[in-house]
Amino acid sequence: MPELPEVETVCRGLAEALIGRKLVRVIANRPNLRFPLPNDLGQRLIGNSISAVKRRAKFILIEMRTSDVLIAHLGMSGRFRIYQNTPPPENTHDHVIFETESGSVIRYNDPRRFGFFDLTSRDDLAENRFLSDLGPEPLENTFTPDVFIKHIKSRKTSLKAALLDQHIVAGLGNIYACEALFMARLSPRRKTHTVGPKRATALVDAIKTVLANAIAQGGSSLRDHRKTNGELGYFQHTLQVYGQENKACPRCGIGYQITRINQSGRSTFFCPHCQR
DNA sequence: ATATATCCCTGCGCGC
DNA sequence: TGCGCGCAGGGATATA
Repeated sequence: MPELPEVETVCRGLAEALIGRKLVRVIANRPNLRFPLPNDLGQRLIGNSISAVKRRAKFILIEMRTSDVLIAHLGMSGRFRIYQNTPPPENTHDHVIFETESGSVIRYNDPRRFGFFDLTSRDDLAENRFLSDLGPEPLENTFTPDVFIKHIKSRKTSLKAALLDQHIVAGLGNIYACEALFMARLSPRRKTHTVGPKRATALVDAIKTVLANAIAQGGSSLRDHRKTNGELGYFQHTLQVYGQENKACPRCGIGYQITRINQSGRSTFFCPHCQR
């Protein structure tokens, strides 16, 4: 599932294929994904060149020379695939097709259609409804233990829920939230108001480390996507708790099992022995 | 105001 | 072998 590291990896791939290139073809194969596709997509993008590809949380920002900005979100199952030469026949879930003057074909594929596109301008980016209320970028210096504590101290919720709340810190999903809590030895059930400077520092450090490691490995989901036979990607071997139900805790060893619980409708994996 | 539930959607793995 | 079911979880929206 695409979380921040996967989105970052996708952005880097898109940047390589798109920056400085002019779009000669933009086709929407259906009127909507999660939301209606912008109806002036082709009109505003065709003949326009890409000047930058950026990421904000799990959002991909494709900036055009005209100051138009295409915002893309992968949702749960969205993928961008780039073909330099003759692309294979289109898949039923190839919903949006881009083609550059240099002949690259970029397809947005999304079986579950939880992803979406939005079109705005650089001037309006900060006020965009998807971006305006996002919390700090976890890998930037603006995300500190002090900032984190300030956001969570008055909340009456669990640490796990706080990490998934994009207003508090933007970009974590279920996998990396579980992994960061494990690394910081903190229980996902711990109430946020019980977190002081020491625990906040451990957690903020863990979040940064987990995300940076995942990015360094090219993310986990993208590697999965490359393997069309369904074989799991490299990051699978790096996961300490996510999906490891009933396995021995990597820290506590035999006799201490990774437990799966449900928090606000989502699975949480953790070790009740070393995560307090 | 914040916390929780519901919804969107398809593919996959499981049990019978 | 196949069918139905539950699960996967991004984020907006509705409800408590």
